[in-house]
Amino acid sequence: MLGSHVPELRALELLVVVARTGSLSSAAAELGITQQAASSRMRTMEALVGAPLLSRTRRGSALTETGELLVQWSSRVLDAAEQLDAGLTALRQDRRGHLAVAASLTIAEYLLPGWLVALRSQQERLGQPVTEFTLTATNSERVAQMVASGEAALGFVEGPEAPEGLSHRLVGVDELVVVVGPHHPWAQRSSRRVSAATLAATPRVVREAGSGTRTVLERALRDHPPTPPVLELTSTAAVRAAVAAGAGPAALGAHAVRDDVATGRLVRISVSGLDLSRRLHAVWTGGAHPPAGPARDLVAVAVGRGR
Amino acid sequence: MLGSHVPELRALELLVVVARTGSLSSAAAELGITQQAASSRMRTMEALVGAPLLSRTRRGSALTETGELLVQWSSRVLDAAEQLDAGLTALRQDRRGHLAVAASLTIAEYLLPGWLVALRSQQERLGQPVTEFTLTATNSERVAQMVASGEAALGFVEGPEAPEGLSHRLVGVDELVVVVGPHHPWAQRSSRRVSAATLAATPRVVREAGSGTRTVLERALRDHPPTPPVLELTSTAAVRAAVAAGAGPAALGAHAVRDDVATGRLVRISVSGLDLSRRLHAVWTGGAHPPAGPARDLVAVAVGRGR
DNA sequence: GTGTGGTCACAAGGTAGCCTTGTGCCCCAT
DNA sequence: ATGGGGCACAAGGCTACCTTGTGACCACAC
Repeated sequence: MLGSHVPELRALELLVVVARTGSLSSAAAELGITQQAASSRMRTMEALVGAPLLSRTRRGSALTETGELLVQWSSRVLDAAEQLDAGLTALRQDRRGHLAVAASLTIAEYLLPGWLVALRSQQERLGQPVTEFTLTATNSERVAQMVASGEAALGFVEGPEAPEGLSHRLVGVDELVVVVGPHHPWAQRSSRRVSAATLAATPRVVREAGSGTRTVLERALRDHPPTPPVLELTSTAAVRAAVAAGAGPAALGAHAVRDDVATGRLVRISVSGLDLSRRLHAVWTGGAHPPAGPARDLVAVAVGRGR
Repeated sequence: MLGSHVPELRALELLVVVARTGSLSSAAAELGITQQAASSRMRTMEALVGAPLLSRTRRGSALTETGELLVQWSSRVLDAAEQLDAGLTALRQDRRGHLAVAASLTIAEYLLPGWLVALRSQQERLGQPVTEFTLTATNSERVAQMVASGEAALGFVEGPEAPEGLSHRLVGVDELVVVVGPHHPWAQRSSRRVSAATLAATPRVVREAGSGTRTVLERALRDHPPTPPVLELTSTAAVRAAVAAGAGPAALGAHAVRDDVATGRLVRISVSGLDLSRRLHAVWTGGAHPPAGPARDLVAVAVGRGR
């Protein structure tokens, strides 16, 4: 939970823009507010933080050391916010006149926003018009349908193989990892390792039948007798919460649990002799290469950042 | 720059808490506001986003598909905000009764907040009291002084070697990378590679003399005749901005430019035959191991995440 | 059937924060 | 000397948010 001393996004953004432009006035102009509003907002933030962030001179404002640190930390927050913005914009677009992209949930949640931001930044850099996207997030099977039927011009799917009947290109690999809550017995082992047989015999927290995540694990464990799940949930977030609370082990995408593992909310367990990697493919119809233009550019961005 | 449809941090936090608790009421209680305020804040956010985020039932609220996506994107924003919070809290602490940590700028900006969050999360998990920190961010030389004089109980420094006279432990490696703006001629080469001699002969954007970043590069290029810098700036942020604007190449910490490289604001250039890695060390006085308690725990966290 | 607890929505009222307009001052460059 | 850029202070208005109070609905227990 967030403390009460954290400024809101707009305040952080103001600070970063001031750092870039060198003055409150120009930052205010860039953000479309008056200089006085910017000045006031900045003073509010300084009171919140409890330290001066700018050293104001007659010819602009420079950052203090504290301001310098806060700018760096803010940049990371704002980068994430920019990805959120890109994703949201793609969700919201009117369906006409835009590139329609369909993506599996994992890709839409963890990778696509970054690709959209990178592509936009690249288009701006090269002076190209910025593409607007329509995003549909659904399961891999439905993504393939949408691309085949023309509902989407480009799709991103996950799974052991690319779907048949569509052109495709490998854009990355998402490894599935097994996680447990920090209090789980497996997390107390120094090795943090179990055998595939042990995992297969343990009731797990799983996504609903048909989800790509679940399919990959069941296929990898197909030589072992199946065990009924302890809990079946319809969203990745719910699975993460249940596992963190100690419900049992689960297999989730490495991207999906990266932050939780880093902060200790989840603990990663190695499983001996189990291949849980799944491939991420871009798919489209019509030719060996994606249609020229934004679709091809987006695939190129994804390939460049997928590794 | 952020669009006008991005909710503020408090609204994103509400959504994530609702996703975890399953109801608006309990989320409101956890955040210390009334149920009505939470309901209203949520409706405001739904209007902003332009789509329903919750499906409200008589026994709680579940996420819609859009809500599910937004929760994932928000989590990343909030994780970054939590690191900002941890860093800010460490900066703000009263100087008595807390663990005093001094860190070089690079470490304080890019790594330490994550360590603080991880340590706090670990302490909460194990039921230990949560340590409060005092953070001083300065250059490596001064960090070593502070630890030697007892001003700080623990320090983190960067440089080719650990300072003499202090106990130390390697906690990670930060590679220095050479970057140019996206329009720079080097960025147009398909190889994106130059020789060390070319780099040495090119006027660069540099930090002020004495900074760890500058020292590492000059030492690596010591066999080549020195070239006066095109621009000398006192902060990493200023160097990044100058390089992005096309002022010339610069060498910066890989952590510092990771986001910029990912979004295309900066382009990374390989330099043949140049070792630009620098080691990150924890330093303390008194014994072979850091003093037991939070200092030792923090070093352990840093070692665990440094690789 | 009825009470109880839990959920969410609607309405009214107050407060506080934020933004704009207007103004003054200072310094530097021309 | 003068204009322009930059920041702060003050006043006023509006908006957004939060709280209190209320109602409706549903599940479950008795």
